[in-house]
Amino acid sequence: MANKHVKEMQVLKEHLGKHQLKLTRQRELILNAFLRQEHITAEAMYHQLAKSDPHLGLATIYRTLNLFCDAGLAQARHFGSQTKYDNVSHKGHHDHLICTSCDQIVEFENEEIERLQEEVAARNGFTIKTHRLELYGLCSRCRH
Amino acid sequence: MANKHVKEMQVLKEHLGKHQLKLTRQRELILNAFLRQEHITAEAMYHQLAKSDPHLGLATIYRTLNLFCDAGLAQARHFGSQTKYDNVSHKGHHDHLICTSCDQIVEFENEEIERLQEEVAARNGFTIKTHRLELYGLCSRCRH
DNA sequence: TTGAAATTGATAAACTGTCTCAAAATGATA
DNA sequence: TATCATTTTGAGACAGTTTATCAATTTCAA
Repeated sequence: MANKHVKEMQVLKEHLGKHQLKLTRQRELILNAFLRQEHITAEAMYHQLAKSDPHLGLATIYRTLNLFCDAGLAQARHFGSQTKYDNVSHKGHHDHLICTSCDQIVEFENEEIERLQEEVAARNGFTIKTHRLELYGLCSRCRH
Repeated sequence: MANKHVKEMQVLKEHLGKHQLKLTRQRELILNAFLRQEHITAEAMYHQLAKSDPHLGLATIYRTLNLFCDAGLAQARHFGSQTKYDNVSHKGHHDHLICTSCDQIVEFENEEIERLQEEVAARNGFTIKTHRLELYGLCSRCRH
């Protein structure tokens, strides 16, 4: 299981190398747990890992998830009072439809939008690495 | 100045009437200040209003901005660790191109993307109120 | 193997936003 | 306009989430 996510581990190692950071047991452990999720909060991951590693600190989870964001493996999304960490590599990139009333989240992908984004970027001399698109509104149930 | 935003004040009064709420000096004051912004945090509004009204409580700002959300005048968006209250009556929405190297921000608008967003939302039964689109990458200068 | 540098775990602290409650303000009614 | 039930306010306490602190431990280059 530990060598299942070779590519992502490689990305992490490269990031660590570039920034004089070190590979630790915790970082490996958290990476593997994280890559099994689509998105998760630090708190949820803390409780999940507490079963196998009761002494893993919450602060370490936060630090490590933020590290993953720096390395481009995760993306933080602030919603309500919590932060969700999205697994960027797990699937293709997905954007979000968010109901501001019931907090329901629908994920979607739209090639045409992505293409237009590239176009806009190119027109401004930018090369896109990642993006974030969130549509806020009311789902069909809450509109009534 | 106080009678500049007649339409929005009317919306507020209707909401208050419907819910057995009262029109107060603070609610008028905060509404007028809010409508001058495109989006603002409760904290920022607190400091801004403190100059003219040193005894306006932060809790009152929060309560009132949330009231505006209920009335449909504002919309809360979680941004970073803070909540920004968007002025819904402002329409000129702009998106952002952000250089991850030099932090330069370029604003843009793209009608076609907006149209596709509506399409995606409709397909999922959503009615969009606002959205956020951020493209992260390297600007032409930083790419070299 | 050694040792400088980074990391960890535990917890304190910071931050944002909500709750509490006595005092004040509102507005419907007389 | 005076009355008064109801709502609102201000100030601070409080709660939930995330970051900072720091001594002890771990990593990894030499």
